Amino acid sequence: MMSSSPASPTGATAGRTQPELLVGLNAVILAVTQDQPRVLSVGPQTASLGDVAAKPEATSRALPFGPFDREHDRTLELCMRETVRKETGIELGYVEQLYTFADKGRDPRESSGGSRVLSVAYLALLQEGVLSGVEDATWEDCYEFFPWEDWRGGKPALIDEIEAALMEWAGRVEQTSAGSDYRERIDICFGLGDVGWDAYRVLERYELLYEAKLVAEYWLDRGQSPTSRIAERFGRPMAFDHRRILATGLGRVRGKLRYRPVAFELIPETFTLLRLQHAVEAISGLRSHKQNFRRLVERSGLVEGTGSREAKTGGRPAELFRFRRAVLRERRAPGVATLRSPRTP
Amino acid sequence: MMSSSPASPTGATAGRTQPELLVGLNAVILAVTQDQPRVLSVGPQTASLGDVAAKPEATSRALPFGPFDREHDRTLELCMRETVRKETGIELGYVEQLYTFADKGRDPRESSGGSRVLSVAYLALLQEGVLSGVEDATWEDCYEFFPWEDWRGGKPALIDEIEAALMEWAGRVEQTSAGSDYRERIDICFGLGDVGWDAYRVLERYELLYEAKLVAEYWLDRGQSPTSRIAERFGRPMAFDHRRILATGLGRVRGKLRYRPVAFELIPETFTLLRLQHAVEAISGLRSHKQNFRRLVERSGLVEGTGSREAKTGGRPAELFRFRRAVLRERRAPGVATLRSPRTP
DNA sequence: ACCCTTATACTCGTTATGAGTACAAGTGGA
DNA sequence: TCCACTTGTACTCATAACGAGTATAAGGGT
Repeated sequence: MMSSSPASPTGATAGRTQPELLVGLNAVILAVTQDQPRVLSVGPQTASLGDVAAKPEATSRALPFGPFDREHDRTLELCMRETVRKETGIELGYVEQLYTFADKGRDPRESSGGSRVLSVAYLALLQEGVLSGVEDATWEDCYEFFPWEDWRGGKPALIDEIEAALMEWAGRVEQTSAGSDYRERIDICFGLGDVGWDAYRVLERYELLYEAKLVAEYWLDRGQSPTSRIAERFGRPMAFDHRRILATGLGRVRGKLRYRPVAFELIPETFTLLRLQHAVEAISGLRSHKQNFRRLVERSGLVEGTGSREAKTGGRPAELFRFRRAVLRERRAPGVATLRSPRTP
Repeated sequence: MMSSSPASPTGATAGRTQPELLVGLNAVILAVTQDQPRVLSVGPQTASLGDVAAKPEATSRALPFGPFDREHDRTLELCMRETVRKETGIELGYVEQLYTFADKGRDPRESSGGSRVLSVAYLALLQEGVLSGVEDATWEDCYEFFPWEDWRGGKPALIDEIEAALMEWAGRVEQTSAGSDYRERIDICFGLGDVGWDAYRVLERYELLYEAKLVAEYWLDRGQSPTSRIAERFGRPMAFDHRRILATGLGRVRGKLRYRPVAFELIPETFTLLRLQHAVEAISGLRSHKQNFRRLVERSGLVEGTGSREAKTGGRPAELFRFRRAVLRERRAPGVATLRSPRTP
C-alpha cells in the first residue's frame, strides 16, 4: 500500500502475517567448451530411483539453486556465490543479477497447499576448463534446450517446422479470440518475412512456444504428458520454470555481448582470435566473417598481442592475444558489434 | 542448499522458520514534461508535521511502493500495476522489471530489530500529460537528484568539482589500503581523461559517490548529518535507498534507448521530430545534432508522417509524425543510435 | 615438392556518422 | 509591406565503419 509518510522502503508492514513466501536463488552458469555453449545443471545423473524413473520430470535437469539465508547473507549476490561454492566447489567470477521470478504456479507444489516461491536468478560466466567436482552437477549443451537458437550452420531446418506449427496455432486461436497480431509476434520472434533473426529474443521465442503449447513444460505444468513430437522436436525440458530462466540468461548474454566485453569472461587469459570468435559464435548462435571479426576486434583496441603463438592450430600458428583491461579506460561501451544477423540468402 | 533431487525451484525448505523477510515492490515511473525528465515520487508535500520537520529524512521524497501480496497477485508486475493504479490513479503502460534489492541495511529499521526487506523494483514510462490525482504524489525533476547527469548544456561545471573531490578521496584511501585503481574507476565513471562520458553509467557513478561519502545518503544511513557542501552540491537525497533505485532506472532507460524504440513511450501518439528529439535528450542528458537526428529517425523507418502539421512551433510549422509499429516487423533492434557522447572539445 | 590447413593482410564498394551550409515557411513588429 | 527572427527541412562532404571478397603467409603431413 502506498503511503504518504514512508515507514519502510517497501511499505510492507512488519508483523503482518501472510501465507509463507519462500525466497530462493537460481544461477544460470554459462561456459563455452569445445565451441559449444554449456550450462551447469544439477539433478540425478540417471533415473535409477525406482518407479519415479518413469516420470519425465524426474530426469529433468535443474539449475543450481539455494535458499536466501536472510540471517547470514549480507547481499543476494554473496549468498548465491556462497551457495555455488559450497555445492559445486566452483568459485564464480563474472556475475550479474538476471531477473526475479514469482509468478503464481511456477512451483507445482504451490497448488497442493505449498508455499509461494519467489526466486532471484543470477547469471554467471565461467572460463573454459572450470569443472565441478560434484557428481550430479553436469555441463549441458544449451542448444539441447533451444535447438532453434543455433544458427551457426545457417538457418536451422527446425525453424520452418516451428513456423508451420505456430501459424497453424495462430490460425486456430484467431477464430475464437481477437488475435490477429499473433502472426506479427511470430514474425518478429522468429525473424520470418523481411524481419531478420534477432539472436537476443531468446525469451520471447520460448514464451511464444510455451503459449502455443509447443514446449513440454506447457503440458508438464498441467500434469499431462507432451506429445511425442513435442518431446522430440522442441528441445529438452528442464525442471520447474528453469528453461525459462535459462532463456532469460542466454538472451541477456547475447544482448550484452554487443556492448560490453563479456566474451573475455568465457575464455582463458590468453587466446587466439579464432578462439575468441568461436566463443562469441557459440553464445550468439551466429557465424561471423573471420577476417572482419579480426579487423573489428583489433581495431577496437580490446586486445593486445602477447608475442607468443599457439602451434596446435593444424595450420599456420596463430598469435596469442590477451584482453586489454586498459581499454575500459579509453572507450565507452566496447563490445563485439559484429553480431547483427546472419546472411540468410 | 543445492540438492541433487530438486524438490522446489529454489531449494527452500517449506516450514523452516526464519526471521521475517518482507517482500515489497518499488516503481520508478518516468516521464518527460517540458523537456525535463521527471520521476513520480510520494511523501509529504511540505514538512508540517511538527518537530519531525527538522529532520531532513522527513522531507525526502520516496518512490511509490507497496507490499507484494502473495495471496492475491498472480505476478509481481500485476501487483505493481495494481498498487500504482490504486494509489495514484495512474494506469501504467510500458513496464519492465528493473532489479531486486536486498542488501542488509538498506532499511534503517533493520538494525533496530526490524525485519529484513527485499524489494523488487520496476521501471515504467509514461507519456507527457498523465498526471496523478493524489496530492502527495508529485513529479520531480530527475536531475535534481543527479545534477551531474545533465550534459545537455555541455559538460556541467559540477563535474570538475566532483573530479577534484573524488581524486582527493582516492588519494586519502590509497595511503591506507591497496587502492590504486580507484583513479581508474573515477576516470571510467565520469569520463575523464580520454575516456568519453557514457550516459549509461548512472548507477556506477552514484555508487562511487556514495563510497566516497559525497552523497547525503552515506551520512543519513549512519544517523549523521551530511556537510552543508554535500547537501547543497551533490544532489537531493531520497528516502532509504531510493536514489540508488532511481539511478538504476535512469541508467536502464538510457541504455535501452540505444537499441529499442522506448522513446515513443514518453511522447504522445503524434509528435514533431523536435519533440521526439527533446524527449530523447531529456532522458539521455545529451544534446544531439538536429539535422542528423532527423535523418537517423527517418531513415530508420521508425516513424511515418501523418500529413498534418503543428502550428505552434514559433517558426515554420513542423510535420506531425507517428510511430510505425510495423517497424518492429522489419528491423531487428531499432533504437536511436545517435546517443553516443557529446563533443567535449 | 606438393597439398592441406589455418592465419593474416589488403582491397573495394556500400552505408553510416558527424558537422556543416542552404533554403523554406511560419510569426510579429517597424 | 518588408524585415528580422524563429524553427523546420533538404542537401553536401569528408571520414569511419561494415560486409564480402581475394591474396598471401606459415605451419604440418606425405
